[in-house]
Amino acid sequence: MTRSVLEEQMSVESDEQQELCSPAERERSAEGVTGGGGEEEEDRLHHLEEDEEDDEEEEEEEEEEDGESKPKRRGPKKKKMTKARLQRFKVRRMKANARERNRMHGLNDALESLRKVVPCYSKTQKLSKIETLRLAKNYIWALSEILRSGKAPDLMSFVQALCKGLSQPTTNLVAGCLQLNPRTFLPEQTPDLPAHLPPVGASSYPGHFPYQSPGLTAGLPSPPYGTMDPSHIFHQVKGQPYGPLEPFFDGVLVSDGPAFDPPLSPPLSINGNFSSSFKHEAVAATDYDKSFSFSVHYGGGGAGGHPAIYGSGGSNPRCGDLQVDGLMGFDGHSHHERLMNAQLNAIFHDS
DNA sequence: TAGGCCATCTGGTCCT
DNA sequence: AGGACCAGATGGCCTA
Repeated sequence: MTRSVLEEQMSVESDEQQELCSPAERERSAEGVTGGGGEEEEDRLHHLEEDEEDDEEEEEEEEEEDGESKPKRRGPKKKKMTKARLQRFKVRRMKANARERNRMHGLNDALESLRKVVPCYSKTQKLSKIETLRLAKNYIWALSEILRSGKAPDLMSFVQALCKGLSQPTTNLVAGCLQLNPRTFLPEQTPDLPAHLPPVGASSYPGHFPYQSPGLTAGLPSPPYGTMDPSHIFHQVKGQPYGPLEPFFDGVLVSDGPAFDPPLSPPLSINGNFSSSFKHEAVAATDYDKSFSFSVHYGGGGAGGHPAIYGSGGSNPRCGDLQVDGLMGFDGHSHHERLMNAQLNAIFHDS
């Protein structure tokens, strides 16, 4: 049976399946795994199986005819696609398709679960699959690094770690959702000097985050969706203006919520550059600190900051009064927030 | 309109 | 034989 013939004969089935391609239909189809739309498919399968049994004799007759009319050939017997066999094939294919759909739905469910536990979750605008996986990987690494070092990270390092390898739009998104100005944690790109390289004479590099990822790729584009609830990372303690994380905000957060200049204009071009900055940082870091740990304080300038990455080395002029309260209110996940806060604050308070 | 993302179908391979 | 898993192909939807 050639593919073309098969395709022709299967076209009806394919068309029926394709009808489920609209999101609403898919929804119904997914629900139908345990009933509803699934019953129709079950019925069709049942009918096909009945037809198949009816054709059993016919099939045998056809095979006998084949044996008499044509000379025997060596090698594996290539069965002719009789009507019954075709029916069986269709049933098999439909079952396989259903299994495959369910399998993929399970995979997507797992991915959705993952979306809810990475620090960028929105019910309305989801991260793409690939970005979800990348962010999750970064998040795991960052948290494990905190555990390993036992020290609280500075915000920039943490965000950098989260954004590592993410596409530019997603990186911008993460920054925006954190109400960070990406320019404060992304390397400035100057034609003369690679922004990610330490300046001459810069010996200390306390805020580094030498994350190296195997198979690192330049960020792939992805739509700008999703939000990051900063409460995943920060927690304000009542009675303390900015909580125990105050140092982390220095020079990072944009002052006065509304002052946040959301659309990055022009959009940052960080592909490759951002990623490579980590590589270079990693190389540089190994020179003086084999075991990296987050620095507790980000000085925002001088030798204590990220002079190489963040350009001027001076404190961020935009850094003003911090309003943590203004950070709340994203499309966050309450349960997620609590978990995240518990995890991170345990770390931060202990450090 | 091009490109990204996605769901689905499909055939191949491996395993039970 | 049948199921799980995988990767390629395809077409739909959405956005810049």
